[in-house]
Amino acid sequence: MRYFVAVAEELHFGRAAQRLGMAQPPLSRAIHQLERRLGAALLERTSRAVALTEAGAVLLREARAALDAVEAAERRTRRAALARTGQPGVVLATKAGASSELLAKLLDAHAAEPGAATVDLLLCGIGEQERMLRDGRADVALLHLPFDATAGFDTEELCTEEQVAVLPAGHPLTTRDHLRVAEVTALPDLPMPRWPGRDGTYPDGPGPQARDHTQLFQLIALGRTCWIAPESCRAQLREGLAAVRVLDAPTVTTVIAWPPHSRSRAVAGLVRAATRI
Amino acid sequence: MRYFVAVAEELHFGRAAQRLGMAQPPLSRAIHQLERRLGAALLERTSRAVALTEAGAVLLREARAALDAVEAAERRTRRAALARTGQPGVVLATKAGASSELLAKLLDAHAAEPGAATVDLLLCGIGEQERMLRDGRADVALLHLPFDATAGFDTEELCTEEQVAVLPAGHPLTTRDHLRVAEVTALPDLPMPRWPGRDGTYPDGPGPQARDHTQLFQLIALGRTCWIAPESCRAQLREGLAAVRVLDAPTVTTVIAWPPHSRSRAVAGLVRAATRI
DNA sequence: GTCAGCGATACCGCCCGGGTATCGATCCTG
DNA sequence: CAGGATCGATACCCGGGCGGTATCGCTGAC
Repeated sequence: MRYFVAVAEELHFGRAAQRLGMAQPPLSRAIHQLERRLGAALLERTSRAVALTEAGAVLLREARAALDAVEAAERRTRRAALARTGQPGVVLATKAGASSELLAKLLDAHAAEPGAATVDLLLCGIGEQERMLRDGRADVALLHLPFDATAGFDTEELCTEEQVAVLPAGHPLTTRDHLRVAEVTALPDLPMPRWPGRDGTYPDGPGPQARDHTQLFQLIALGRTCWIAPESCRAQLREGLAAVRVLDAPTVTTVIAWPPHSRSRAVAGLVRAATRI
Repeated sequence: MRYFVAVAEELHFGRAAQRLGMAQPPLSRAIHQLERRLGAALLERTSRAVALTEAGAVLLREARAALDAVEAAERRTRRAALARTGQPGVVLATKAGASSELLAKLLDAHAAEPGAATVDLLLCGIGEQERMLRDGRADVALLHLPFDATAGFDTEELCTEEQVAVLPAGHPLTTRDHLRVAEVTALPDLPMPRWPGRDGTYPDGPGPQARDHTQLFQLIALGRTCWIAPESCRAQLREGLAAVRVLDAPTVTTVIAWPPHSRSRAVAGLVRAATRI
């Protein structure tokens, strides 16, 4: 299945084999065997190109979930074994640089509980929390709706907030009481920034490249771009930045999420602390 | 992992090996290798008994989920491949003999949609729907809260109903307008029936054994037992049965549930039809 | 004290997964 | 239009790992 996912993602047997650290012929054979075992054509191959069939697309999605589940099983077991010798910590995945106030309150509330487990923080890039939770690198995560997918997790809502446009101080729009999304995204002098995708490359476009919030805020202060963010980011605004409410941007809901069959006392304690905030 | 689950369930290497269709020594070795790979003691073995360690319990839970995910991947891929040649059907898992009225309305509403996929019904025993959905034998299911677990599924609420006590016609309690759970379960002349567990054996107790709703209703009509069920079962009441509202029984909510990452058009259509009822 | 039950170990043989060499088809290029 | 480049498929070989049999060591029961 790992083989198939590699081929399906690369759509190229040679590159997939290289990524898997093996030669191309055995990979070809393995995929053929998988197709025979499933009785289904997974890939449409011509001698020049490889494409997914419908069944292949289904398997790609399901196989990713299955591989994540296997990885999670290994990781969680290892952690459970370590926990018995050391302290039973719990890994909390959260977006780096966001909602630091809420996070602080959560950790305080949890630490105040008797017998609270130690909490290890796992700071993730944009949208990485979901995968961390799925493959067992994290036990619990703070997610932000509607950006992150909570499908398949148990969740508890923590807080909801409006969004604001972060602009360079002194920009004409900062005199306004409120804005609309269309006004902010269509500014010809402040094109929206470009974020790296999962593969580390940036999409094409006019905006400047930003890798994290520090860079982003610096770029805004320099008058090169603007951004729409939850209003809790106001606490982090540095000199030279201004925030204006954006009325029609989706409200952001922060939720705490955990795998549905989690039976860990430590996770339950953290969730309980979270609901008490 | 299959090996470990077998051993963890049997707590006996010999029987587990037999169940897996292999000899005991290679099974022992495989578990040892797994323990070395994970760096964790999974089983506490004496020469007379085998017990799970804490890490072993974690792995058992996680491995079951992972194996289900793998099985689901295979099954769904096979079905996707068949669907391309035949008709793209969707498998709906539902409790045998329950909510037939709701089910009929759902199927009608779905059939009325243009381009509706064919729906294959999978009638399950008590609580089996969850597993069917998890391991890919079903694409969508009707579950009944609070009895079935919806953890890890996306759900849409369909209807909520009170519960009634099903009693033999002419029983003294049938003259009452309503009852309490304690009154129904504590009847010395009508002990609650016993249902077979997942392994097919019946728990000990005074009540008669029932395998399905037909047997149950017959036993009630014969004055041997009674039962508490959602009030929609009134439509199925045969001669000799009476139903009385039970005020403090939990209300039953029927939901339609599907795997969270399901992208199938057929499932989406069925859910859409369900929400329109 | 002896025996039965059960998991661990030792050793063996075979199959499967991975490697190299090569083919066949298709598209690009001069 | 021909030749080369690219890429997946095929043929063949090899070694490690998995499963099988035989046996040991421990422990609880009669």
